[in-house]
Amino acid sequence: MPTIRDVAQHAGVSMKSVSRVLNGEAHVRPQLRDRVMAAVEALDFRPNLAARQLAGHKSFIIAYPFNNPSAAYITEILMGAARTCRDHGYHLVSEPVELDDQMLPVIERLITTLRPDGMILTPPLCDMPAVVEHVARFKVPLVRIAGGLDLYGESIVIDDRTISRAMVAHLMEKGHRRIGFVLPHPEHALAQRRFRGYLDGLAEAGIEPEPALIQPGRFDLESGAQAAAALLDLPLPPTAIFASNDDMALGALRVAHSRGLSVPDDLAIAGFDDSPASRLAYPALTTVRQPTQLLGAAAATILLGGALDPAAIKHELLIRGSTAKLAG
Amino acid sequence: MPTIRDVAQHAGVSMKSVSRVLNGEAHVRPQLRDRVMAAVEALDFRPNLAARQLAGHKSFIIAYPFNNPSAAYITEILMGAARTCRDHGYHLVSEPVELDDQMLPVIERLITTLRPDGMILTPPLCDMPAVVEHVARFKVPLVRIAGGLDLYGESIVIDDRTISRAMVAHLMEKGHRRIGFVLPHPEHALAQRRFRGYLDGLAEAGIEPEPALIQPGRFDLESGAQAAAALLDLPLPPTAIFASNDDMALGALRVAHSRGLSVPDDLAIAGFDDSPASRLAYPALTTVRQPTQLLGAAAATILLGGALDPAAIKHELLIRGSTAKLAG
DNA sequence: TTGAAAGCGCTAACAC
DNA sequence: GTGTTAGCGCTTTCAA
Repeated sequence: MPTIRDVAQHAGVSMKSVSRVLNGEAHVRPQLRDRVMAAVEALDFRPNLAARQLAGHKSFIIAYPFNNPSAAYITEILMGAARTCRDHGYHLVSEPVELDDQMLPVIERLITTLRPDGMILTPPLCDMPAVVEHVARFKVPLVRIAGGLDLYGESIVIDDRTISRAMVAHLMEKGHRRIGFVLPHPEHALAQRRFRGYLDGLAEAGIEPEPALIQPGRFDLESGAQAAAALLDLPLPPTAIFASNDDMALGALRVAHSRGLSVPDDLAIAGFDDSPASRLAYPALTTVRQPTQLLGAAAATILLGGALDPAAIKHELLIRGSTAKLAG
Repeated sequence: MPTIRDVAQHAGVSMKSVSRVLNGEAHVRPQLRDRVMAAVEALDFRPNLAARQLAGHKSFIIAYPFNNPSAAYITEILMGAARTCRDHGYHLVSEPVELDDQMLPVIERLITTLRPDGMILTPPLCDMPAVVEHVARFKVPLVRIAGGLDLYGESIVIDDRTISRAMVAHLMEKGHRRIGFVLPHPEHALAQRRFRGYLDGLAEAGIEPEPALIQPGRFDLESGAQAAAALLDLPLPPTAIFASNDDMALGALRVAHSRGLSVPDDLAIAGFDDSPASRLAYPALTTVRQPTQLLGAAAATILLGGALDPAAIKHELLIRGSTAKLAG
């Protein structure tokens, strides 16, 4: 493997000049630049990351420790962020983290051995004060995605509230007046936002929220099924159920199926997330698509010093079979 | 941040001794070892990866470039491999790769800048000769998971064939004699194995395979739905459909639902992979669980020079609602 | 079993 | 604008 020294000799310039060209520094005459590039090509030179890291006190690494809320979410974030990193000569190092007593040590090891130039955190890690403070202590630039706003680091927040309201409006359009809601896992920062959106939607139609129509959830199929069962057992059951994520909506769908209710004829069901399973279900679930890859890309962009267009980060309502019929 | 030099001074030994202790080299007197460790503790010393890489010509990095067949699969491999890496002081760097003209350059950049000590490849990348040969050219130790056997690198193969046969046997036990099969994507190395298992299962019961009952598939919901439609349109349709992955089985489930067929009463459906959606479907899909995390861990173990117990890598039949009824 | 010296391949700081 | 020098923090080699 050729080194910078070889390139410098081949081009008849100093090592520093080669370094300058390679790093795109200013004040380099085009002529010298060309000579260096020619030598780089000729020798098929590849800079050694380790040497750059050591000498330059930069790692060219963004770390993404994650705890697995959903495989689809993780990979989308990963892909968005990794691609952005790659375009800037950076690398993304992702590392699974358990929510046990090894959590902090693992993150600490990630920071102290890799010395990443930045870090991305998603729920639930991004909302755990112990984790965020740990990162803050090492002064690693941090971007938190979809978390609360009151901790160290930049936040990328998405407007769950507005889109939740839009979903309720969609159900209203379909003629639904009694809309059950399955709450998000209470420990997620987005819980408030999605619930508020539901209330907004009702308010917009001049409908009073009804406590019995609002059921707790924990983001898993089981809790969705339980909530749906409770809703359908009501003396006056809802004609539509809006679950605040897809897994819970699929739980509701399962209950409907097992009770012989036809979806969407007897009951409309809507979810949130556009999970792969929501597409594969029968009927396919009406849901909300989050621009997850974009979120990952945006996080990386921020860390790499780029500008971000917050307007680009928009939810999208995906109307599918599970809410395709008019109520009544 | 303290350096080895600081630790050496603090302990009153040479830098080399500290290095020896840290790397667990032999020929170190316990007494010296203890003194060094005490200094490490006292100073909260963390070795700098970049410096170790540069001086030691080792990167402590395993690379995992992947193309996204399924998010669940990717994250499981990732988690298994990353955890093993971590336990050995290594890091896993994963990188999404598109199947376009950037594919080879991206992989090359991954190799030449990171200089990984090993690489893991999963389908479809692990079966693409261009990719594997590229890796071979750089002499990066490679482990391929679930691929063919005729390329550079170690292979971790799993016995799809035996478990496919077991699935057919299960359906036979339920009284099914006409079992439709939806073939895997033909470009995957596992295609032959899963199909053979189906044939084995029939042969075991003394049943001749019937060409009309064997439909092509491409691993996506659409192709599964098409195959199921074709099977159900047969003059003598099957009473069970075994799709060679879950997405296609869910396509079959969708067709059954939309035709008003009850699953499993009118039609049994089985899949392969234990995807999240297979658990969330109604009825839940009978399927095959692959020990995906173990595969990732095994791949890392091999690269890190560990021994592997091939017997540990076993499929598991998951009997769920979609095949719960006796045929007839 | 331990230590001293040299150097991994690059960039920072400074001089010119 | 370009070159020179001196390291970055560790491991290797070789000597003791």
